Parts: sequence; structure tokens; C-alpha cells
Amino acid sequence: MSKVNIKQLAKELNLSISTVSRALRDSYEISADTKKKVFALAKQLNYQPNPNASGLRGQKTKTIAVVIPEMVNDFFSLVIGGIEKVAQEQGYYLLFYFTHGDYDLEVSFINTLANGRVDGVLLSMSRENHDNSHLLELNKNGIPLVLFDRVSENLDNVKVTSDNYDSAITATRHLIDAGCKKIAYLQVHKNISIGKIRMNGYLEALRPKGQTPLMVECSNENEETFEIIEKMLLNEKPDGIFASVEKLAVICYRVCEKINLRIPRDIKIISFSNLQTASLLNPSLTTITQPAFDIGETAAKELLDIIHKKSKSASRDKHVILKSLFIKRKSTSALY
Amino acid sequence: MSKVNIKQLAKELNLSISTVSRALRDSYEISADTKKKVFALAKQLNYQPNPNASGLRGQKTKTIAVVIPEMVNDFFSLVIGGIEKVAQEQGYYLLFYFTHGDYDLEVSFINTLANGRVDGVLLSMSRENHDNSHLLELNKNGIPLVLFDRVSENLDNVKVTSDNYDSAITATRHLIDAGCKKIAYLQVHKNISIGKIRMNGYLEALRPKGQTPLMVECSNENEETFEIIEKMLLNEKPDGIFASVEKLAVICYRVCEKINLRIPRDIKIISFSNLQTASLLNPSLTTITQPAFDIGETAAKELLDIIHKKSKSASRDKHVILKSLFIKRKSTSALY
DNA sequence: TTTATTTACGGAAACGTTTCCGTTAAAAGG
DNA sequence: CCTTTTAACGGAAACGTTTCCGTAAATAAA
Repeated sequence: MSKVNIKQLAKELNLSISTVSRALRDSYEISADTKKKVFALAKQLNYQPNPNASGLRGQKTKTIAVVIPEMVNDFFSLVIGGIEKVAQEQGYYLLFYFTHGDYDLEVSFINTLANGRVDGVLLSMSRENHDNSHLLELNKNGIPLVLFDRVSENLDNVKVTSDNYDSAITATRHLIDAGCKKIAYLQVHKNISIGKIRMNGYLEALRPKGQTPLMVECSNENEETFEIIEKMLLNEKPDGIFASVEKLAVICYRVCEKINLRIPRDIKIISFSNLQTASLLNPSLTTITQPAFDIGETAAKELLDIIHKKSKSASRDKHVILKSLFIKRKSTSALY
Repeated sequence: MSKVNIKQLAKELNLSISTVSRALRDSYEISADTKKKVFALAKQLNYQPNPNASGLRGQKTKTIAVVIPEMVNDFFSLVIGGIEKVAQEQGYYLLFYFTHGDYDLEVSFINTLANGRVDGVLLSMSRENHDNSHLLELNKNGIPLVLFDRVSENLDNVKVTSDNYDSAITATRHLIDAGCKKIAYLQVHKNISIGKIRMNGYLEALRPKGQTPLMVECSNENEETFEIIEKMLLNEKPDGIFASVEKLAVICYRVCEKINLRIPRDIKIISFSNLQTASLLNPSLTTITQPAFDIGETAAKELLDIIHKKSKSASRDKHVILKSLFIKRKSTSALY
């Protein structure tokens, strides 16, 4: 129960509190001699400044909040890796919030952040085009906010995403080129605008070929999704599947196994995915792979930029779009 | 730039600061009438208490630190899920630190935490039997600490792990029963004691069968590990592999693909792993699957228990061991 | 009616920093 | 030698809460 503070350092050294504080911050007002002594004692006693005190006084916490839907997900894991890299480099702490896609939870988290808990917020939205007033409030309170991946165009904050529209076109055309005549598009929730953007790419690629779209809306529950996909495959008999999120591709594999559909012979599958084991699946999965680490890194850098030159609020309403990778593997192979 | 605080509420309501504060905390000293008014205005103005101020005054932050080696890893993702569940339930915030297995980084993180930044610490150690003085210091400062997964028996803190020794025996025996005559044990780093425990299980299971152990130490760099395993497979020609961590199993698959070793015909593989795609790999991977979510949940609960009745420091030096699951799949199949 | 207790509230200290003001002594300038 | 500047430091306020002391009025007890 030691908890050494500045006052104790001051007493021990026969100096005033203000002198010690300035010495620790390497102020020009303090002689080299005194600084040496202060540093030495601070190290010896393992002095650590109390973050609540400096946060309260200085109105900055060196902490940023990361608000994301979930964690058990290779995409967000990689994003966090990128965020963590730049946070580490610049000495920032990371406070995490998981919304589980629950809008109300997101609102309450964001409200909590309005009062000096963090210097800035990184957010991947749970519902993109719902009511954004909690975010406007955050902006009004002067707390920098950068959106990534799941963003809303209605907000004039900095946004970082990948090229969802273009890569959805690439994916769909790839299936068409591989010979698919009836391609199903699997999405989790209609209201997710990133899903809409990808869907638009899918539709755009389909149109000139005269193929009729087949949109399938899945559930948040894996079991339910399994049944939805199983029924769909049995009833509609598509010969290609475009999964808009990784989780759906995995479930597709399981369904195909159950109902004895051979991939890619009977049906071809492509998916947005950052699965590290994509190449080891049976068969290996063709993917659109987002630059997840980059997205995190870029978003964090943008945020810290705003934090540091906040007065000049230079960069608002900027949209950084990073390119995804298209990786062809066996699940869409035309030869079998 | 609103940032409403108690003083403003007090002025608006013609009340004193202390009365408003008490009303917000639902104190018995305040009349129902006054409370109503205060709550109403607080909600209307979206008042959020300043966490630095209350943290400074009350010496508690409702925040716990989670210090782990990495994030891009299905095991830790699941653990975090468990931690987050109980944190959420009890209204705690989560501050994350990633050590990347760097001991010095761990030390500096832990030192940072010694002074009121958090109410408690959850730690999975980077090097288990190195110098633990930073953790002793943390204990001395009265900050509750619970270790999980990678723990050290030298510390008398609460520890939560899975049954590494027993399940390593199970895994090794399974390979033997499947007909393996020369089983290699793959580990990342000799100094990780969790690796040692698993290794001891491997050795124990091997001894009565008279098989000579074959220990292979891999690197932190995936490319290097790839080469180590490749050389080992070509030189030693084992017919069974026991990978002590998930990452190594994945690399094994890639090596086998490259040098045309058929799994399980030429070589059988079992691994500690929480890979969600284990059953979809080619071939599906037999795993010892740790109760990751449970580990996180249990560790967090233990920590919050200590935080809440810290005076009674009842539960020290307690070791909770949770059972892993053995899931047999095709990578160790005896028939082909 | 007087005294004791309860109810409902206000004032102010305290938490540990940082920083705005001094202030003194020495160095520099004239 | 006197004035001005500079260097090096100390005192105290401020950040927003919480809580320890009051204290006045209302109620209960005597």
C-alpha cells in the first residue's frame, strides 16, 4: 500500500511540489542538478503519476476508446492489431467497448464517453443509418471521432473503409466468369449499410448479364442461419454463393457438408473474409480480404492527428478508402 | 463544448453541490422530491460524471486492465469474450494491453498500473518463470491481480487455467493409440511454463510405451518456424505431431502440403486449439480445445470478487482448473 | 414547554496534478 | 554602482467529485 506521489518526493528532496512536478516534465525552469535528483528518486521509488489527477487537471487522458461490434472475429482482431500498433507508438491507452451489434448499448457507451474519460473515439457502428444523435452530441462535446469499416455517410467525421463496392463487383464477376448462372447473395442484416454497398456491387455486376438477384437475409444466431441457408440451397438451388461476411461462408461450408453439395463442383463460394485458415479449408476458400490491419492503423493515425492539432480541426469529413485483396482459391475453381 | 458538471446542475436547481451529488447517488439524506428534480435535469442535460474526478476522490475507477500476449488468436479472443461478459454485467470498463510476448513491455505496463489507473488486473504472463518482482510490487500496492492461462506457481495470486497436463496426456495417448511410433512435440518457447506442463504430459504418456521423445522448439517468426518444421519432418520423419499451440498446427498443415505429406495417412496431427474452423480444415483437425470463454469469465469473476471484498482478502493463492475438450477429427484417423 | 432527535440540506476539505503567479538571488547591462 | 534581466524555485488555485462536518427547521419525546 505504498502509492508514492509527488508530495512525498517533494518532502524527501526538500523541494516544493511544483518544482518536482516541473522537473518530472523536464521543464526549462528547473536546473539540471535538481532534475537529476528528482529523476533518481522517482525511479528509485517507482513513482507513477496518478492518471486521474493529471486527467482531471489537464483534461487529457492519453486514452482512446475503441467501440466495435465484437471480438471473436478475425477481421476485428486484425483491426485492433493495427490500432494497437499506433497507440503503442504514441503512448496511448486503449479502452474497449463491445456492442454486440446492439444499438442501445452503443448509445449508452458513447454517452458515457462524453465526459473526459477518453481523448478520442474509434467506432465501427452497430447500425449505420439509424439515429446518429449520440454521435452528434459527441462531436458537440469536442471529442474527436473516427469511424471505420461500418460508417455512415451522414456524418461529417473522418471515415476509413475498404473498397466494398468495387470488390463486391470483382467477386460477383469472378463467380460469373467461373460459370455461375444463379448467384445467391448472403447478408446478415438489411440495415447494415456496408452490406448494402456490397449488395449494390453485386447487383451492378449482375445486371449486364441479365441474371436475377437472389438475396438471402440471415440471422444473428448461427443455428437459425444454418437452417435459412439449408432451406435456400434446397429450394433455390443456386450454383454460386457470395457471402458478404466471413461467418456466413463458414456456415455455408457446414451446410454443404450436411446436404452433400460438393464445392466447387456443385456450388462455388466466395466470401469477404480475413480467415487465416482460408487456404487450409476443404476446399480452400476464395476470398475478398480486407486490409484489416491497415484500416486499424489508418483510423488510429487519423484520430491521433485530430487529437493533436484539434484547434485546427483541419481534417473533417474525409473518407479514406483502402483496397481489398482478391484471392482466388479452389472454392470457385471452374475445373474439377 | 458543453461538458455539463455537478456545479451547473446545482446552480440551475438552486441547490448545493453536495446535495446534487448525494441525490445522484441516491442518498438517504435527500428527499424524494429533490431527487426527482435532480434526476430529471441530469437526464435532460445528459449529465455524465467525470470519471477522473470520481476516480481521484474515491480511489476507484470501475476499470480493470487486461494484459495479454496478443489478440490475433482465437483463444484470447474467446477469453476476452468471457471477460467482457462479466465486466459488462457489473459495469466495469476494460483497458487492454498487448505484450506481444515481450517481457520488458509487460513490466512497463504493470508498473504503469500501480497508481490508480485501474481497480484490478487480469494477466496472462509473457514469461512465466522469469523475474516476478513487478507483480509482487503490484500486490504490495494493493491492486488485485488474477492470472490466467499463462501463470506462475511462484505467485500466491488467484490463478485460472485449463487442465494442461491431463489433456496433454490424453492427446499423446490418442496418437499412440492411433498407431504413431514416433511423435514429435512442437513448442514455441522453452521458457513458457504452460508449454513445460504440456510437455510433461507428453513425456509422461510416452514413457510407459518406451518411445523416445522428440522435442522441437519453434520460433516466434512464422517463416522461421516453417523451415524448422520442414527440416524436422524431412530429417526425423515422425509419424505423429503434437502441436502445443494452434499456430504451429496451421503451419504444419502448410508444410505437409508443400512436401506432400498426407494427413493422416503419412502423419497424424493433434493440437491445442480453439480454431473455429478446425472442423473445416483439410483434413479436419483433431484438437484439445480449451474452455476459453469460461477461463475469461471465471478469471474476471474472481477478480471482481477480490475487488469488492478486498478488506477480507479471503481468496488468495487459489488455482481454478477448468477441463479442456478433446475433439477427435480426421487428422488423427487411424483408417484411410 | 423544553429537550432530544430526525430530516434535509450547505460549506468546505480532500484526492494528486499542473500551472499561473509571484519572489529571491545571481548574472547581465548600462 | 544601480538597474534590468534571467534562472530557479515556492505558494496556491484549479480540475470535478465525494464525504466529513456542521446546522436549521421540523418532528418526537419528556
